[in-house]
Amino acid sequence: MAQKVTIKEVAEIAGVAQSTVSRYLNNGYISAEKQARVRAAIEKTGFRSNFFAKRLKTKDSKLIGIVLPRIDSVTVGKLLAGVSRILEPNGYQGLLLISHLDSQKELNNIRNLLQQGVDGIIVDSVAISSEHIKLSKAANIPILFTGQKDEAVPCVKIDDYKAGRMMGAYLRMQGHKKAVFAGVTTSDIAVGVDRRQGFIDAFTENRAATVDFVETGFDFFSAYNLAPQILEKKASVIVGATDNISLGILRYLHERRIKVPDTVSVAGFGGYDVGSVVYPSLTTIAFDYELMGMKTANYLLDLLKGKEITENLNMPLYFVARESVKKLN
Amino acid sequence: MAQKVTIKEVAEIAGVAQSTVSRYLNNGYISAEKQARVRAAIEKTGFRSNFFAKRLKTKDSKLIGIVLPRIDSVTVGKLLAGVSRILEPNGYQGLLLISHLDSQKELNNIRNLLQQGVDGIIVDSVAISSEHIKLSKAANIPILFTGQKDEAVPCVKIDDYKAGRMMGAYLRMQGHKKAVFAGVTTSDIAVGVDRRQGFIDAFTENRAATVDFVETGFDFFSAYNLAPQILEKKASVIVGATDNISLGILRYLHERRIKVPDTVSVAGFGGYDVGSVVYPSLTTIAFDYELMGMKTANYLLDLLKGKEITENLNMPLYFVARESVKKLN
DNA sequence: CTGTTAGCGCATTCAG
DNA sequence: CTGAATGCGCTAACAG
Repeated sequence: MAQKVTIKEVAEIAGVAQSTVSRYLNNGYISAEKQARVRAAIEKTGFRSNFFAKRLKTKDSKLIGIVLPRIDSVTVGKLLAGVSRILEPNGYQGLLLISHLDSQKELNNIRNLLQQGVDGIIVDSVAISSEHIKLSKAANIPILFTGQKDEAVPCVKIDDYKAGRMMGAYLRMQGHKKAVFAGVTTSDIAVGVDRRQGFIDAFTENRAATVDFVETGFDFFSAYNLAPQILEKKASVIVGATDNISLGILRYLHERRIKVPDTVSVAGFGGYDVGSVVYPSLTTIAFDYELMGMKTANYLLDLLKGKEITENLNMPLYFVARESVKKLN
Repeated sequence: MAQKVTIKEVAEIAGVAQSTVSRYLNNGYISAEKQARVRAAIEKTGFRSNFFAKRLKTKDSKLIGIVLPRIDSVTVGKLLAGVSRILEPNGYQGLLLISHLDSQKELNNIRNLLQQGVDGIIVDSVAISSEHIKLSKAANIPILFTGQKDEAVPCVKIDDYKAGRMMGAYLRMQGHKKAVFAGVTTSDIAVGVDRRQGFIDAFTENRAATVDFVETGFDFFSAYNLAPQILEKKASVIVGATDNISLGILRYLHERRIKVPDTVSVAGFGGYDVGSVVYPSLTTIAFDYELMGMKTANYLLDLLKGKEITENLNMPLYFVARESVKKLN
């Protein structure tokens, strides 16, 4: 019972037909006189048009579905901030669904959104499966993916392989020859495969150098708990697949009084603000997630308008050298 | 054009009436035989009921409006995670609106949500004004506030005054007599007034002790930039109104090689994960924002059901003693 | 148990 | 420029 006054009552009070009120609401032609009467009636009653009735007619909902793997994460927060910064001034609202890093849930969330008649969907995906592609093809609204990439569907993503390479090349230049990559599941192609492979390729290219691997989760504590295993590898530098991972490791090292970067170097990916506060501050590859959110939203708007894609989908990468990596000779 | 097949077509294919299909969808009585025919027809057509048409009839939208001051913040993320953890299994979805720390926008967001026929609203408010209260009273759906408190409307909030007292009492016990509170605008009653006053009261009660005040923003850099002014006060301990503020100060001190806690102690409020990673690790009062989100959502569900409020609205406070505070004698 | 009949509140023909 | 009429897709009486 969210509504009380309808267009009908407004029409009665104003002494006009319903359709006239409707025209008033939708920029149709009305004489100045009736316009005034309708306006008065609307103000008097506090009328607000019924969202659902309106959408039942007009077909477009002005709603964008947003599917997120998790919500309590800095990166997702920034992404969302960027998306909403674009969506909002364009009159769209975001309908939020969380997949809890579960691909099946992600699929279900997309299906739900489809059913609800949203105008478009943004999926910060954990993995683009054939099922995802099928859904995307079958849908009659645009579905945009981010976080992962697949040629078969529209995507906005940072170049993880390149980011990995940047870090690999830097650590190599700093004289490191033995690294351990603390990363995530390979089912995450972007972070678990591409980013890591980029690192390995640049770090080992044409020389004797090794990269060990320890699989961690995405969160701080998972990395913290696996720190002993990571240390066992006795590398000169530990590379976390995300800053969170590196932070967890840093904490462990700090507690054990293991000096960073004197005893071991640490680096990460992401460029989280906190990386600058920790001691030592964290060397990392920074991504602009908010920009990515904005690009994603703009891309979707273009798709919605059936417009030529004007958005430049290139995502910048920033190398941030700080204190946590030592130069070896 | 998100929908194609309607209940009508399904009915035709199954050879039954529309209402029978509707009943099938809504747990009405149907003979096993027709049930099978309808099911077959639905599968064949890939029918999904039209969200808007359904809501136009049934009045409840299964949508909860969520108004947030900002989205790219750890605390808000955790809050949201808690909310969605409760809402989701109960079949509700979250419609997200961001106020950008602007009270007017917050009000507008609430009005929008009201118009859209959401079933309830959660507002993580920056300030509860008389306008907020008016809206809440006038609305025919529950509007729940969090972050701030006002007797006139339902709220879920941590006890900021008590949190302030906890910190005040602790620092007093540690022998500190001169503190500076680096806080936020007093228009934020919860953080800018209550939390601070609690601290002052407990810290100065029945003894000669002083608390200076420097107003900062909420973010890391604002505090960092104001650090010189804060240091001028020459207190033995600096208390940031939030961990973010304390972190900014810590960063400044670290850069100037000012030893914490030997030269000056630092403490904060919030219990952000990163507080444990910084060096020295930050003494703080931790709040469980995710729990708060869950309690808020549960409370709202109770309200929605017209049920007796079963939710215990008491929010726990955890004192976390770490390395950044020195014991004076 | 099932089909028929009314609307929900609005936008949109179609005549005037 | 404006009113009357129609139906979006669905649920909920209402009779049977």
